[in-house]
Formats: sequence, structure tokens, C-alpha cells
Amino acid sequence: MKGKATSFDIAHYAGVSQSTVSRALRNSPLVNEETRKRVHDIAKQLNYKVDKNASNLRTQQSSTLALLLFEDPTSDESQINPFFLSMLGSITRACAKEGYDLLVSFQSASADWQADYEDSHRADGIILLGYGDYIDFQPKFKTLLEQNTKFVCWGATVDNRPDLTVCCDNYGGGKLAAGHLIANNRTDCAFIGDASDHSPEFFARFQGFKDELLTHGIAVNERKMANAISTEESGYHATRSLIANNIKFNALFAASDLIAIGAIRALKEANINVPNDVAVVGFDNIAIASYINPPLTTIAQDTTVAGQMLVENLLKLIREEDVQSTLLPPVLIARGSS
Amino acid sequence: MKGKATSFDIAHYAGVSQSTVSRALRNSPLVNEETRKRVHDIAKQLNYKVDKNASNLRTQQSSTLALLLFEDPTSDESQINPFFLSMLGSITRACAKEGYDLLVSFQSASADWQADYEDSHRADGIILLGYGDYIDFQPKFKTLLEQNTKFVCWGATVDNRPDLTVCCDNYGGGKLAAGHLIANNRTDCAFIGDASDHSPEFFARFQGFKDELLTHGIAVNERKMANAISTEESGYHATRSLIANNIKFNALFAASDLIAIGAIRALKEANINVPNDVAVVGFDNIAIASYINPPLTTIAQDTTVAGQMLVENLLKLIREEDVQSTLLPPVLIARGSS
DNA sequence: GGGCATTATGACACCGGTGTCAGGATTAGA
DNA sequence: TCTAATCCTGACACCGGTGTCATAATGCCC
Repeated sequence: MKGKATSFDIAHYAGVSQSTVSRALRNSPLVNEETRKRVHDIAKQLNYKVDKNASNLRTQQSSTLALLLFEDPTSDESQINPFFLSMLGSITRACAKEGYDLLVSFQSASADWQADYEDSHRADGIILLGYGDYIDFQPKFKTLLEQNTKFVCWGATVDNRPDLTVCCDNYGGGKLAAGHLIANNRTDCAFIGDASDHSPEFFARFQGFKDELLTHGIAVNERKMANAISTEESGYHATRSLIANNIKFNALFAASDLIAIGAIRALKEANINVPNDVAVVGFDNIAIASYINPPLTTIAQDTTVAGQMLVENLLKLIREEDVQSTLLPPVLIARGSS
Repeated sequence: MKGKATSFDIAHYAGVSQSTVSRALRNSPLVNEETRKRVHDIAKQLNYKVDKNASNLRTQQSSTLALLLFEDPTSDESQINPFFLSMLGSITRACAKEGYDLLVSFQSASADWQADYEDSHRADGIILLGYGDYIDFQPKFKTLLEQNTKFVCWGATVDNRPDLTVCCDNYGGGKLAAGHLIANNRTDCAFIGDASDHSPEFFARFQGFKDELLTHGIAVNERKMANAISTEESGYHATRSLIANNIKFNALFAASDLIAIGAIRALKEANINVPNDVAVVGFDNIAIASYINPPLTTIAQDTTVAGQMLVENLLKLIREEDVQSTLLPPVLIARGSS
């Protein structure tokens, strides 16, 4: 036998037609029990596997999802944001559980990204994952909607389509962080991250943080804020610039753990003790968080559930079922840094 | 226009046959310049994308690779070994560069793993990635070879087929680690990892380590070795058991960074100072390594090159070109832990 | 034993491309 | 003007399944 076996080969050995083989292998009740068994046996013997291309072509669906991962534009080639890697893991698992394959593709957020996995029938739907400048994405989202492409996003909200978004309750997470600092009498707070609406997740985290402080009568001083994207480097430099400008604070809320880790490095360098002089709270609960010194207090997002929800919601969209907008509850993980 | 456009739709609008459309879109020199341009324009206008299933079915290749990731059996659901995640990132990028898509699938090493991506024509070849009990894998490898499945492995050697393996020079890495410790006058060494041949990578690391010590007239005391799989937990417990048995040493070589991190935790708990009392060296150079306290000295594997080599070698196999066995040079990264 | 429902199977069109082959149109050369 | 070469295009089989329809075989009931 050269090449892979086809259903015709099985048909030949089983002495039935190819149609019957196809039905038998899919356990159609139309075929006789005995025939079905014979076909299955021969298939196993020949190591036959259904040709997915032929099958997908005929049925017009691929039982495959595509994951587009947008990188922080400045991030190092070999290092990917651990939070997204964790999501990647849970999404992969969720797909497997649902019997779907997963195509993974990295995309640079700035460049024109490709979302032709559905158009080319390679995938039934698309998951978009990444921190990014989502303002730039809206035209693309619009195109996808026009083409009736099935997709869901992590974090990013698509204009008028809240059902396409799964994300952590970033606003609530920001409130948690503020509440924790207040409870520890740290009310002179700095914020590192992007508080503009270009980065809706960071923006929401900051809003929650600010609002919670306000309910306690504390205002956030704008001078104690610095912009950073979600990398250690960026957090480090933003914090250094605050220190260099002689800005004082006794607490620091970072929009992500990577930023927090960079911030702690900058603080240590300036001989500012964490948590004694400055308490630091991050966001994401990436694996590294518990290993750094001091262990990082952070707002945890449950990536396992998040991945599941993304996949589940996408499958609902594909099946044209009703989809609810999804907000996941954040959890405070108090560690040594605060 | 309902549904996706097909080449027939374009043919209709362009007033040519579908064959010509197909040729034009693939820039065949057989079609007239002007016709080609017209076809391309219409295709763009209709947002036409070649149906990959039809195309793959006809050409009998998928321009897709499959990545099977074997997990440490005991590892936590949501946490994946960061070293492999880093590999995943570089493999994805390498695939993209070569114009291939990547299917990702997690497999549990113990269970019967599925490698039917090639049989079902979903992928042209398979990349196997993971620390695992490779002894168990040999029968599976044999089956894959018999079926002429194209595959490459990270780390694992397939009987009589060194060309199917890409890995770091683990033996050389072990020597580097030993050399570094010797240079720092730390010769009373413990080893945490699996020194059996069930785990060929760890085994090679240990052999290199042992041999380098031997060339300096130092023997490794078997009592100062403890088994561990590549998790923080496992490293922690293995180290604790050494301490509990009152084993003394002034250096510790861990077969992986995760093990090293667990070992450092155990040492700290026992009030053993790192690096003053015990110098610790890990292996992999995962991202966390530089953030822990003290920063971990480790043997770095270049995951970017590794991912590229895996993809390149697999593509050579697929194209039936000559493939060389590939050993990547390890590099010592000296940090605070030694 | 004729009529009819039930069961099991085969023939065949179809999914949307790709590759081969044949042939028409155009141009060059004699 | 006729032949040959070149260029371009269309018709068609094919990849390997799936789904529909037709039909043969069997069993049941009156």
C-alpha cells in the first residue's frame, strides 16, 4: 500500500461501496451492525484516517478555531507576555475539550493583520488576543462584521457589539487594588500604565482605581502617573522617570504585573524599599509574580475560565446561538509587596 | 452576494473561465497580463480568498505544521513550563516566516497521544515537544516511522534516526555548569533532576556535569542526588528531602530552572543562604530566572534558534531533502545565585 | 400472494479548487 | 498564402470525502 488509505480502499477490502464505508465510519444507524464492524476493523488495520480536507470541503466547516495573538510592538522577539501564554494554554485546552483544533498565529498589532482564516475556510472562527491600541482596530472589526466573520476578542470592545468581548472586570479589579491599599493606609498612590482610552483595559483598571480612592475622598494626583506599555522595561523606565522627577508616593498600582516587576526594579535601584516605603500592586497574576522579591501582590484574572469563555462564546456565535457579554470577576492576591 | 465568493463568481464577473481565474490568481505566466490584473481586482473587490480545503485536497498538502506539546504529567492545569512556551513562541514565528500555519495541541505524555494530524492531511508534518519519559515513546516513534510520517522531536532521540532530533548540547551544558562551579571553588555538588535514562535530556546534563567534575578529580556522591521532574514543586520537595537527610553540599546543579527555583525555596526555608552557603545553577534560562532572588545562574538554550531549526529540519524532511542531526550550543549565564 | 413499510446498500452529484490537454487566435517565417 | 510556433484560454477529470435519491431485499399483514 503506497500513500494513505482512502475510503475506496476500505470499500474494496470490505466488499461494499465507498458510500457505505463513509456511513459506517460515522456510525450512521443506516448501516448494518455487522458491516459497520467489518468496516471499522479494516479501517483500523489500514490506519485509515478521514481526510480532513475532503471532509471539510464537503461539509463547509473545519472544526478548527484560529487564535490571533497581538504582540506589544516593542516586545522582545523571544519573550511573549506570560499572561497571554497562559491564556494560550487555557484556550488550547478548551478547544481540545470541544473537539476543535487550534491554529495559532502571531500578529504584530501595528501592521495590517490578517484575519483570513475564516475566509479561506481554514477556521470556523477567530479569537483575538492581545493588549493593543484598539482604536486602530475598530475599522478592522467593522470589516470583519460586514463579512459576517465569527470572532471574539479578549479585552477589546467592538463598537455596539458587547457580546463579542470576553474580559476581566478591569474596573472592579482597579477598585480591589485601591481598596487593598487603603486598607493598608497607603493612600498616596502612583499609577503606572496607560490611562488613555487607547488601551481600554488599562483605562478601566485606572478608572476603578481612581473611583475607589475618590469614594474615600482621595484624589489621584496626575503628576504621579506615568505611561507604560505592558513590558518590564517600560515599567522600569516609567518608574525611574517618576523618581527622577522627585515625585513622592507610598503606594504604586501598576496596570500589569510586568510593569509592576519593572517598577520594583526601579524602586530597588533607587533604594526605595518595597513594601516598607512603597507598596506595589500589579495586575494579571502571572507565574513570575510569586517568585520575585518581594512576592508581588496582584489582581488575578482566571485564565482558565477566560480561555473557556472565549472558546464557548465563539462556538455559540458559530452555531448562531445567543451570546451574552462576559465579565469575569477579578481576585486580589495579597503577597509581600504590599 | 450570499456566502463566500468562489473562483466561479470571479470568472463570471471577469468574463473568463474558472480555470483562468485560478491561474491568474496564482500569477501563472500563462495568463495575459491584462486578464490577470482584471481577475485580481475583482477578487479583491469580492474579498475572495482561496478555499484552503479545496486547494489542499487537490494538491495533497496543507502548508500547515502540527505542534504536539507533552506536558509534565503532574503539572498544574493552567501553568505550562515556561521553557516550552518560549519554544512555542519561536516555533510559531518560524512557521510564519516559512509561510506555514501552526496547529497546536497539548497531549498528556502518559496517555496514548494522537499524531493523526498528518494522516488526516491536516498537517504536513509534526513537531514533538516536551520533557517526557521517552522510553515509552519509542514504540510510537516506530509506528510513525513505519507510516512514513514526517516528524521531528525536541530532545528525544528516535532509535537510529539522529536526524529527527533537534536539541541543545545538554552534555556540554552540564560541563559548563560544573566548570563554573569549579571555577568558584564549589566542588561539593548536589544534583537535582532525573539521572536515569528515562529522561535523556536530564541524563545528558548530569553526565556532562559528572564528567567535567571527574576531569578535575572530583566524584559525584550518589547520596547527594535526588530525583525530580521539571516543576518547581518537585524541585522543592527533592531538595527538602536532601536537607532532611542531613546531606551537606556547597553547590547545587538543577536539571532545569523550575527545579532550581524550587530548590532555592527549600534552601531558603532551611535558612541556607544562596549563594553564600550553596551556589545554585539551573538550566534553560526561562524568563523567571532573572527575576527571582537571588537571580538564577543558568545554562541558556537559545529557543529562537531551536524553534527555527525544528521547523527548518521538519520542512527538509517533508521536501525529502537531507537533514543533519542538530546540536545547539548552550551558554552559561552567570547571575547572583552562584 | 399482493401490497406496503422497513432496512441496507449503491450510484451519483457535489464541495471548490488544480493540473492536463486540446484548440483557437495571433504572429512569424518561408 | 500556407505552415509552424507562440500565446492564451476553456473544457474536463480529479482530489476524497458527504448527502440525496433510487432501488434491491426482507419482513409483515391482510
